[in-house]
This record gives sequence, structure tokens and C-alpha cells, in this order.
Amino acid sequence: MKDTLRQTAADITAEAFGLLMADLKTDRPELYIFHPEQLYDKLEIPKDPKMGNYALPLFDLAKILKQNPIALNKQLAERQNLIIGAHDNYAHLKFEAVGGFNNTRIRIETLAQFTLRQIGNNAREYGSSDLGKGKSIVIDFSSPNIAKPFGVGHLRSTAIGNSLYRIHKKLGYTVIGINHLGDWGTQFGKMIVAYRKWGDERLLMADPVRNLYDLYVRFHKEEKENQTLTDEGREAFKALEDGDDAAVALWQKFKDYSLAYFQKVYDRLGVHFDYNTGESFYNDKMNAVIDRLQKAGLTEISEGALIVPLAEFGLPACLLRRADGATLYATRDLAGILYRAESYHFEKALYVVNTGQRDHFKQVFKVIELLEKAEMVPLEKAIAPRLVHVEFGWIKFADAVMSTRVGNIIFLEEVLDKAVSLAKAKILEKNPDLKEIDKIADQIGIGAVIFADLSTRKEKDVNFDWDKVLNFEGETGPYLQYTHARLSSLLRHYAKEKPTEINYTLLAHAEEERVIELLYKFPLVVEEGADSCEPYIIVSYLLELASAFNKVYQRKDNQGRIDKIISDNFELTEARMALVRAVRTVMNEGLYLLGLEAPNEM
RNA sequence: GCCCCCGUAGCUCAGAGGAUAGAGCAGAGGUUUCCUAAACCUUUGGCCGCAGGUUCAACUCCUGCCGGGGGUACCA
Repeated sequence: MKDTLRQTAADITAEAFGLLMADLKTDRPELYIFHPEQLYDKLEIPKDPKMGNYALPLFDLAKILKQNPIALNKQLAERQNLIIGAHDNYAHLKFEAVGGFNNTRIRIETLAQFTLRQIGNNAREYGSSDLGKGKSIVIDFSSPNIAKPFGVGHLRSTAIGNSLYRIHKKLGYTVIGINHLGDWGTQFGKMIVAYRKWGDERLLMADPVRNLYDLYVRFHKEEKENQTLTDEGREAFKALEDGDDAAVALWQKFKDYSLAYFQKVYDRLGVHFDYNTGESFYNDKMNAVIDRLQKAGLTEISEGALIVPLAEFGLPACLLRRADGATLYATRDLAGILYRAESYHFEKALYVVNTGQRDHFKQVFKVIELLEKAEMVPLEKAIAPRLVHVEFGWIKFADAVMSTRVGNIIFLEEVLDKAVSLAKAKILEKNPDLKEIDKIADQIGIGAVIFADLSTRKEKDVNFDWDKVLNFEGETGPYLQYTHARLSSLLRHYAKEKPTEINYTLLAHAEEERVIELLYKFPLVVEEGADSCEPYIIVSYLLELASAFNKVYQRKDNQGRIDKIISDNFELTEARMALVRAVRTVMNEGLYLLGLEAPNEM
């Protein structure tokens, strides 16, 4: 969607450049590099709001013109303001030369009217766009291994993926969310061996995932002392892959129990997948990929295994088949890529997977690239450039990586339960008359946990910290939710009777101005979140918005009393409530994009 | 060994060529006859790991070093 305010600023600047160039009597065409369209994109939002609404850095251009940027800026601003003076409908803009930055300031009531009307007219559609119209995007996320508990470590992929899902959907993409369950591979051979050796039907029934996890940890412990276990595990997986009835039956049992358990977790988190196609789904699709790679002449046999050598790209070889003929993780991912390309014709495929698998994805993507090169697939049809590994850091505990193998894992359910009961205690303390306490405690507790996970740039490792996750004050999920509840409360208190013309000049305090600027920025923030595949962008924006609104809410007048939003002054109250309505809309939508609920009371 | 990522306030983290390095937590002090104090205000706290280099401009880019983490073929 085109932003007319921004476009006007760009137009004026382009015109001013024209005048400036004429005055400089330059006839070098390469100097006329600034056209309205380019300027539109070149306008930045200054980091410091004191610097206005847009900033145009002039350093590059000054260099080309061999001029001092400060002097150039001064001349430019003179002409810009000359143009404004000559047109009545430009009266809302002002240009300032500050050092080498050409800053644009939009009159606040114009910005307020522009922004609040847009939000009012579109409600939750504000910030949406048709950027992704007609394009589909596949997001592979969460993807836990079955027969293992859902640890806090798995939350990252789930939370980031879910947020990216919602963000892209808002931008008009057709989004396909896939839970690529780890339900195939040697580990299931190991599980089968472990269960046959030490398993117990009754224990399994009582607490399936816990029991399977114990077996898993025990297997890895004993495996260290007893090497033959490793071979037994591999043999069992080979049998499974070859369709051995007993092995398949056991595997199916593990899988059914696990899926039921995972579904409970996803329901609590409010996460939805379009497909739960795990690795086993590609079981009958791997031969085709291997054939294609062989025909393309990319494979070779090394130490008995079938590989695609990648040494010339500085990568370890990609293994397609083990020496015993069984397939590997990479084989299934390759089959998955081809299947997804065929089925969904994706514009992009995102793999939201831990940074520890960086090399794996480099290998797999490279193999696809080589295959397409060998098959002479034209570039515009090629899928290799559309594959993106959205990587994120580890969750560590006491500075050690959590590992299901070692057994130092924290169960997500435990974290959620603790957070929810803490939220409930807080409600009972602050707002005991609240209806549906359990439901709201759920929303707050779970929101706090998801938020804690999203509140760091994704590629950083994060130390799991109970205090941080269970903290509801400061930069937290509950803080955002609380602000939203407060906004909702204002709307409940103020029942508007009839529509009136809003007088936007009444929103003139610096605190209100800041809120309006932030609301104006929201659509850009959503796009940036999608471009960078980084939900944190939304997180930090919402924190800023909440903080800015809370400052409005508790602003004091000259006598040191709170200047209330709802007052006897009807016109003033109307204007302020228009702002409240807009902030609530954006807050609500922003929380949704992160995967958090937005209770109206708490 | 080789390759990759990360070192910013006591703690957890923003800033990713540009304007005076910012938040939250923790510490100190304050604000409520209640539009939700899960909030707000004031305040303490920095050799941006170290050393060079590139640039009009470096926390940001390049090189080296130190410290932490990860990957490195039949696990996923």
C-alpha cells in the first residue's frame, strides 16, 4: 500500500533537487539520480524521534557532487521550503537541514488524522498488505522428535515459526505450515531395541512419553559402554525401513502416543499446522530423489555409503545412503524439498531450525542447486535460491546445551504449568473478582513463556532463566497484555454515544505525538519482521508502543495531577479515545502476530 | 586441526556504517481519595573483549589475538 504522506515528502525533495541542480548549472545526467520513487525508498525513519519523521542522509550524494554535505543540505532545505511555501496543500510538512541529514517533519495533527483514520477504517487489517498475494510460502517449524518429551528447547522453533506464519499471512501470502516431525531414522531402531530390552507395557501406558524418554536416556548411557548396542539399533532401524511387521507395529505405537501428547502442547500454545507430515512421510519418495541425483552424475560410493561429494564447496559430503542401504536425515530433507516444490510451488521455503544444523542445510541446499544445474533447470524455475534456513541459537541451561540424549532437559509443560500458576496467584492478589480466572491465567502464563523466547534476536543463544521466564514486570509479555487490558478498560468506561468529528489538534502533547508516530510506523514494522524473518522486530516495537502509551496514560499536568484520558471535556476526550482505540487495535494485532492472547481484563 | 557463530552497564539484552551508545531486571528515592500501580517518574551504573586497519564517519566493515559456544559422513 502506498503511503501518500511519504510520497509527498519524496516528491518535494525530488523537485528541490531539480531546482538545486539547475542552480548548480550541472548538466551531468548521472547527478539526477534522485527520482521520487527512489527517494521514497531512501527516506529513513530516524532512530531518534526528535529528528523528525523521515531522514534522508546526504553523504553519498555529497560525495558524488564533490560538495560539503552540510552546505548541500542547507541549499536543499532552502529549496524544499520554498516549494512548500508556494503550495497550500504542503503546509503540513517542514524540512530541516541537520548536519548531513535532511529531516522531514510532519505536522502532528496531520499525522494523527492520517494514521488514526486508517486504523479506524481498517481495524485489524491495518498493517496488512497484498505484498504476498498469489505467492505461497512454506514454513517448516517446531518439528520435534517423537518418542521424546517436548523440552523448552523445542519452543524456540515453535514460537518463531508460528509468529512467522502469522506475519506472512498478514502480508497476504498463502502460508503452509509444516510440522516436520522427527519420526524416522536410526533413533527409532534404538528405541525399539531399548523397549525390547527394558520396556514395560504398563509403564508405557501410564506415562508414555516420560517412559520412552527414560528408555532413550538409558540407551544412550549404556551405549557408551556397550558398542554392540549401536549396531543393534542400526539393524533395528534397517528392519523398520524394510517393513518388518513387529518393528513397524512398535514404531506406530510410539508415534501414536507421541502425537497425542504433542497435540496437547500445541493446543496450549495455540499453534496450528497445515500438515503434520514427518520424516516417515517421505519414506516412499526417497528412491526417486536418489535416482535423479545418480542420473545427474552427482553421486559416488565412498566407504560403502552413497554420497554427494561437496568438498569443493568447503562442506562435508552429503550422505544419501549408509553402507547398509538405510537412508539418512539429509535424504529425507531432499525428498521433502522436491515434494514441497511440486505440491505448493512455493515462493520461499523457510526452515526454522537450530543453528547447529547450519551445515546440514548448506549441504542439502547445495545438493539441490547442483541437481538443478545438472538438469539445466532455468534460473527462474530453480528452487535452490528459494530455500532459507531460518536459524536460531540454543537454549542453554547453566551454560550447557540442553540435550535429550544426556537428559538435562527441562520439560516445556513444567515451565508452562509454573508460569500459569504464578499468573493465577497474581490475579488472585490483584483482581480477585475477575471472571474466568483460569482461562486468563493460562493466557498470561503461556504468553510470558512465549514472549521470553521471542524477546531475543533469534540467532543468539539464550540461557534459560526461570526468573526471566516467570517475571511479569518490565519488558515482558504480561506487560504488553496488561497495557492491552488497560486500553480495553478505557473503552469499556467510555461508551461513545454518537459519532463526532475528531479534532486532532488536541493530541498535541509530546507523549501523544510519540504514540502517533509509532502507530504510523506499524505497517513498516510488519514488513521488516517478514523480510528479516525476525519476530523480535515486532516484540521490540510493541514494547516501545506500550511504554509510549503508558506515558500518555500517566502523564501529569502542571499541578502534578494525572491528566486523565476521560474527562468532562467532551471534545478532548473524543480525541484521546480515538488514540486509545487505535493503540488497542495495533496492540491486539501485534500480540496476535507473536502468538500471544490479548485478554481484555486481567 | 579446519570451518561457523557470539563477546555492549552487576544480570538479561537492543543498537549492525551516521546524529549525545539505549532498554528491562537488580540497587536507591518518589507517585494512587483508585480511567487496572503487572504501571509511571527520578537516580546510580559503559576502555562497546584486546590490538591494528579501511572511512568524512566504526559498537557496527576488514585482519590478527584472547575468551565462550557450535559443526566437522554413516544421529536428527
